Amino acid sequence: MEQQLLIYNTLSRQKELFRPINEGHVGMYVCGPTVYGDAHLGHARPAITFDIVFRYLQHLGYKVRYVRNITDVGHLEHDADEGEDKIAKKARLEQLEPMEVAQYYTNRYHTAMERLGVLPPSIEPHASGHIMEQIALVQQILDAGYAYVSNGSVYFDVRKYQEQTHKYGQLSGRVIEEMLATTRELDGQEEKRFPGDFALWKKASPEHIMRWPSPWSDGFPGWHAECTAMGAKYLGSPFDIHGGGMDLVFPHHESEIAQCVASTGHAPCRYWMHNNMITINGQKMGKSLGNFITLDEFFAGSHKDKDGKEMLAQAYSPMTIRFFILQAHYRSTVDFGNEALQASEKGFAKLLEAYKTLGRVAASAGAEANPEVAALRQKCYDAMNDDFNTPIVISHLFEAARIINSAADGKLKLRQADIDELRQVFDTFLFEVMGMRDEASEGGNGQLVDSLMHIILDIRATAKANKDWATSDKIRDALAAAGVTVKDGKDGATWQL
RNA sequence: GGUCGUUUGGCCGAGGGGCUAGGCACAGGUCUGCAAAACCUGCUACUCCGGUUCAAAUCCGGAAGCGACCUCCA
Repeated sequence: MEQQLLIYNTLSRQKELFRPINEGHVGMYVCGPTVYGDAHLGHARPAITFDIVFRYLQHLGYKVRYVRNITDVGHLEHDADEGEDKIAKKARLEQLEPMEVAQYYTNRYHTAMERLGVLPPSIEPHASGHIMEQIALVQQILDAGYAYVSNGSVYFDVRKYQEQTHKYGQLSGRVIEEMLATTRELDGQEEKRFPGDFALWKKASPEHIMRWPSPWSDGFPGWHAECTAMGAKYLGSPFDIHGGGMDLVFPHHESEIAQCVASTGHAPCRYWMHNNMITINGQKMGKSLGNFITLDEFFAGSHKDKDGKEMLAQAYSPMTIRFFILQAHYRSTVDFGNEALQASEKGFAKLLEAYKTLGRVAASAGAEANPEVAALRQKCYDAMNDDFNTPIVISHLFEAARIINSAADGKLKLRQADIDELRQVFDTFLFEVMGMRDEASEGGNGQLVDSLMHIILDIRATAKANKDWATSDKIRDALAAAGVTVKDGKDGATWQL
């Protein structure tokens, strides 16, 4: 079935029909993490957002090459006077090799992403491994006349680019003149011809550990260069989709466009996608606000705010966080609060239970085709096709859960074909496309637990049959204390962790 | 300060000119030895002030709150 996928393109500020450059293939580049600290909630959002895009495009039958970089060079500490490389600074503090730090946090990032159900990208290039490509890019821009060398550093000539292409600001909607009116005084500005110019190559100061030789100086690439160079290397130019957080629109992505246009004459990609940001209890997340929560802290359920007060009421599993993020559309902000997270935890458990219940629903001979079931699959596709509207997909799955539970209660009759269809819709949308998984049933002892529970519930059923309420309640209470909920139904008891 | 975006019921969130998602919470009911679960029912909202329209949460203008970005921070 051919699906008409609409994607909101930041460039045009509207939804556009998705058409790949090469039929059947999609190239997607997403800005990945800077590996100088533990992954936090801000990393989970884009990773999950574009994991959905990756999964859904594959589901539609596209062969997708998904490139997500690891930034391990060249980014300067925000509040550092000397413009010291972030990773180098951290390394000095911890007495480690810079690459050791990068590797350590890269590993931890991978672990956190795996737990969140984020598929690994097709290629995960490191900026440090592509210095040559970045130097070549800088040279191309110099050759094209859109850059100049100043004191060993190379800067992009924004004014000239603007005069010749009138494209600077096309993505972010910014007007150069306006920007400059509000420009602040910053270090290093005197090397530039124009305050709006940005670095393509930066000469390293003596204390700067991470440095590479180049035709202009020992230094490191400018902060927009890696994405332009690696995107073109692995996806060609132009490619289909470029993604990242909304905070990257300017200057990062704007500058990527400029670098690409200056060096090749055309834009880097066709569709720009940006996920919105995350807030915590209505506040933006920031170190200074003391609400900078790492993913591991979420998983463990422990985070003290700046007053030493515990902010998390409980631990939240990776799947709870994933489901919560998917319950909001990726272009909206999403607010993390205990009440909201608990709602997601329960909601997701309800869907999983309904899916399991489906296995116990018996087909009714002679039942009519259920019109709601018949419409379900396409409604889910329609929601996904409308710019990946996962909250709507989830709302349809809740409707499906209601149908399943009604059937299990005997209040609704389903024919076998509808039961099969319900199972397939859950398999497709909840598990395959949205990447949710049943954490409780993982861990390897599932079979054993199943049989043990079967034995226990069998004993309890016998007790109940004998009206031995003391024994049956003792079993139920003891199981509850161990974290297992017993649920009595018409056809015997079931259990849930 | 500038540019852009956003503001939905107790909480989270879709939608986006008339038909008013979904989840959680809460209340009542059915079922059950009791409880839980499940099902049924109720709670029906769109920041404020103007305007356009037969009709506005939805469009336009203004105000306020919140957020992102504003040059070396992905």
